[in-house]
Amino acid sequence: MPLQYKIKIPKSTIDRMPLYHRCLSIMEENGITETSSQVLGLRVGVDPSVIRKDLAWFGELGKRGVGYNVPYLRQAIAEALGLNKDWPIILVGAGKLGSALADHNQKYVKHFQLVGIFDRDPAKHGRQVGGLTVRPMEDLPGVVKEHNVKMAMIAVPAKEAQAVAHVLVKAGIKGILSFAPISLSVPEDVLVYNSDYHLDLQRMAYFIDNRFDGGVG
Amino acid sequence: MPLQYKIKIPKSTIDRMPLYHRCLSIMEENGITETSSQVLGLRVGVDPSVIRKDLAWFGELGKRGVGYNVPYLRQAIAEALGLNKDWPIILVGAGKLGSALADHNQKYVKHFQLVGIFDRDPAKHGRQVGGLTVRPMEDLPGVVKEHNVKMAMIAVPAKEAQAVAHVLVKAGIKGILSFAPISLSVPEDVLVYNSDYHLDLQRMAYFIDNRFDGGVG
DNA sequence: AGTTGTGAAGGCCTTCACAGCG
DNA sequence: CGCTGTGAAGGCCTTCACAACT
Repeated sequence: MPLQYKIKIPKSTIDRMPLYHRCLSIMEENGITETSSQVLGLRVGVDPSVIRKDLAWFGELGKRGVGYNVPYLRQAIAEALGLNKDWPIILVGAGKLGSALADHNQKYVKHFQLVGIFDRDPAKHGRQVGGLTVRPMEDLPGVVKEHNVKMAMIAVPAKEAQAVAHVLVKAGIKGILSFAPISLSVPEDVLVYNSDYHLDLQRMAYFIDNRFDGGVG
Repeated sequence: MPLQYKIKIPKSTIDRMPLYHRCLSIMEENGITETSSQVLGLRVGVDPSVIRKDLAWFGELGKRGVGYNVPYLRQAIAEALGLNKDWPIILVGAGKLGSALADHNQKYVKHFQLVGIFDRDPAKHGRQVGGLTVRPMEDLPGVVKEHNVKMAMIAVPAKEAQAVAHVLVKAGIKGILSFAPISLSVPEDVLVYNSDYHLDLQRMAYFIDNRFDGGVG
């Protein structure tokens, strides 16, 4: 639909775009209307020329000699990332982490709306978590179909995660954000992102022991 | 102390090493004693030649024509990453997310031992979270000094995170794992990693809308 | 025969420098 | 004059192909 003809945008660019978007949202809330690649770069910790190259993939979004209009740029990025529609998501696992995620999601996360929470454990069924009722796994495919859900979060113990992933794939989920500390195996057309702070602790440990530089945006 | 003379190892290699370590730990628990770059690659979703190149930075850890000895390799990686010592860590923020982290950390995370939990809110002081007592922020510098803490986790609202980061830096912390959805500004010699699943949701959203390929290990 | 370790080739991304515009 | 947008240069990492070794 956009003007661009499906040119392949670098993965690293896509990795940074949400950072820009978040920063611009904050600026917008604070009433800042104009910015530059330099200011933005300082705030997100990215080199200005990288930012300009990144944004260039999506068109000429700034004005030479002037800079970028904050609301316009934020909107353009939201468009590029597909954030202007609402994404229904589901969560599997209503334990401590799952509950914290659900609560947090309801409060702070826009455009990714939880439409279902599921757990294998019958004792948890019927509980209210993050404004939703925990339901049995059997209900999952129906909810996915009904809301046309494409993304799911997994917050179950490591040993159950792969089985849950299978259920999700079978239900038609195309993106999985896993909080379980294992590598999931899924078909090629399904995306898996892992959120595992333990791995980050280990990486930090290395860089602290071997101080060159480092850090992550 | 190791043989190597502080050669700069690619950041991407270090990013993957904890993945290998985790996979090898699981294999070791399951009594698997031998493996190969191919098998390991399948399990962690990384190309075998990448794995061999990565491991080569740390010496000749395998046997040609045979493969790798699982416990030996795991141990070598642990050594390389600095995981053979215990890393005392602290946590700031005893809300829902902080509590979930503390509980999880106590149960599952080895070698990163929580030695202090802090919160600004007096109402939370004295509470038991993850086997520790929540303490006021004033106690933080003392605990850092006493245990020689180098790493900290931040699980406070976005608006408080930068202030907390300042306190941590002042106390001598060298690595911060932040769960707050902002970019922290810290001195050059302090590492910041962000764990923000919201950004991952946005990245996934893009790749689902524009399916080329993608995914993250 | 089979798998590692590694130099060379290739590709992707960042850095640089400046042309292009406001 | 200032900042963006962008081609060219450079660097880092991955991919490839194979020699080295068990």
